[in-house]
Amino acid sequence: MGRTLVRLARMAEHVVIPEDDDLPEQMRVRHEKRVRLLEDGRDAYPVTVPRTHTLSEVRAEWPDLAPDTATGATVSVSARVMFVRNTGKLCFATLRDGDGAELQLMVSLDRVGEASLADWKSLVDIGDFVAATGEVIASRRGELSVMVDVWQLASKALRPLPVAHKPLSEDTRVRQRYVDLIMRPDAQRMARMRPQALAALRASFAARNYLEVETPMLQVLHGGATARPFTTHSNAYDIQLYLRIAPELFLKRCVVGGLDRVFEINRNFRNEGADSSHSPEFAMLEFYESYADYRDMARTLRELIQEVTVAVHGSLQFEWLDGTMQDLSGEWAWVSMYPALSEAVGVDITPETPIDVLRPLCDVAGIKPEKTWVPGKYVEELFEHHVLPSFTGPTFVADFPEDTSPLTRAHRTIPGVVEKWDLYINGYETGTGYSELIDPVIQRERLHAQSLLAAKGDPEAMQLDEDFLRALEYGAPPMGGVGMGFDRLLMALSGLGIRETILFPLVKPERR
RNA sequence: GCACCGCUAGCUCAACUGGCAGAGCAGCUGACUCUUAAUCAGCGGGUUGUAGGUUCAAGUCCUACGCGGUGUACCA
Repeated sequence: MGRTLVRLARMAEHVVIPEDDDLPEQMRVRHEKRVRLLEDGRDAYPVTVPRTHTLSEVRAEWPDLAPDTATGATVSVSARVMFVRNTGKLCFATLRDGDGAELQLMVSLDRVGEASLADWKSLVDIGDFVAATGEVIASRRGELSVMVDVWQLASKALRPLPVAHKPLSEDTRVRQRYVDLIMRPDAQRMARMRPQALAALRASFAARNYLEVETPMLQVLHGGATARPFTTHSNAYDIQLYLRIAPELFLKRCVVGGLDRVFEINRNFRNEGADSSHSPEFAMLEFYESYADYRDMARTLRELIQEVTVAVHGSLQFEWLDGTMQDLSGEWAWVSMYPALSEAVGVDITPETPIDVLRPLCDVAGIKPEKTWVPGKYVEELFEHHVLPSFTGPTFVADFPEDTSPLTRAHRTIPGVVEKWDLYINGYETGTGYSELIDPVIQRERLHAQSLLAAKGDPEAMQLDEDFLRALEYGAPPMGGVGMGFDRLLMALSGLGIRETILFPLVKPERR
């Protein structure tokens, strides 16, 4: 008795409708319904409700019930109300579980009585969670249903759900992903695809004796790639820190230490432009393997992606959510940059080809060269214009110009070219691989040059990482390395933009 | 960064050359014991992103700002 009084008193404090007079009508109405429940001594947000079955469990147990059949079996279910059809003395509601399973509730005057039926009609809104206990039946139209004996609210929703049959605006989908997940099954599919792909990737690495490591995301030096970093500050050490742009330098330290095959899947942060294929924070996969070269790494990446694809789609031929067919099967094309470009433009182009020859080709193609361009930059631009659009399937573009990849190892036989490839899938640069530079002297020269650029104010240039050079001086085995944007892989598997593959992409705050 | 387009009810969208701000769903009231985007009748709901300006009159024209989208530049 005493406890009940305390509980009612405590509830009374919260019966008040918020001061906000500006509440939209529909929210005000829902607040009032909540208050009415509390004033009746009922709970709008009970700690627990009876639940013997999930909706899909009910469906699984009674898959083929004939129309107008009663089972005699009583279940308790609880889920969100998605549709309501209130007729006079028999009300229908469609419940939906998180996994997308739906089940109909029937609330009839016969079973629940007049008061409970009236409450149902006046208190339950679309979006509320309700809990109901009753008999599993099939309606006359054959819809699997629970004929309710007792029901209660499991959680009162104060905000109305959006219209179920019109697509939410993209902005709302991104900003209120929780609503997107409630309303759109494809949002749920995407949310589940990511961990599925991750698990498959980890399994594939494990099968190849790769070790998963986690390296610093807060870094003392800016290094591992050329990109603008985010900066932050450590109070404890009173130093400036960088959010990492790449894990590369730490993964190579691992290989120096004898962790011969390592990978990391984690977040990178780049303080650069954001668009449909770039997010300021994105998931990066990097892996390094000793005694492998760039061709070995290309084969490994292809196999990894194919294994992930099968895990996610069941086949290497699969459909995007929009129905477009994709094919990631077989060997993938390997295109060497200079020969492919030479063939496309009908002029023999080599690393020795001077700018005087390259510039007119750019003019013809409508490419506007900039003063700072080195010859290799012309070649890359021409390649993107003439050769890239002709790709039909996943393609490795190999043997980049030396002068645009200063941190990369020279090709073993072709002068002026480096052992590097980029993997293109559907026109997106999805990954990049290298035969890694392990000569500490050359590495020092090149990082030193980078640090001079950084000192001159190039915000993308790396700082000199003495500890990394010290590690290399202890000797690193020959190795290959790969970096792949994990979100890019999900884009290839789903056909969606990067902001759909990330549950909560960075958005500017709303101001009101 | 730059250029262009958009922002109207809870949601999705209308509103011609400036002239009373509307629909569908959702909501409220009533009817209906087999509905399933239920149906029928009636009703309410708006500081048109924000702040200024032009005008007898601004959702509409002008300026600035905010947020978003598309293209473009750098990048995975």
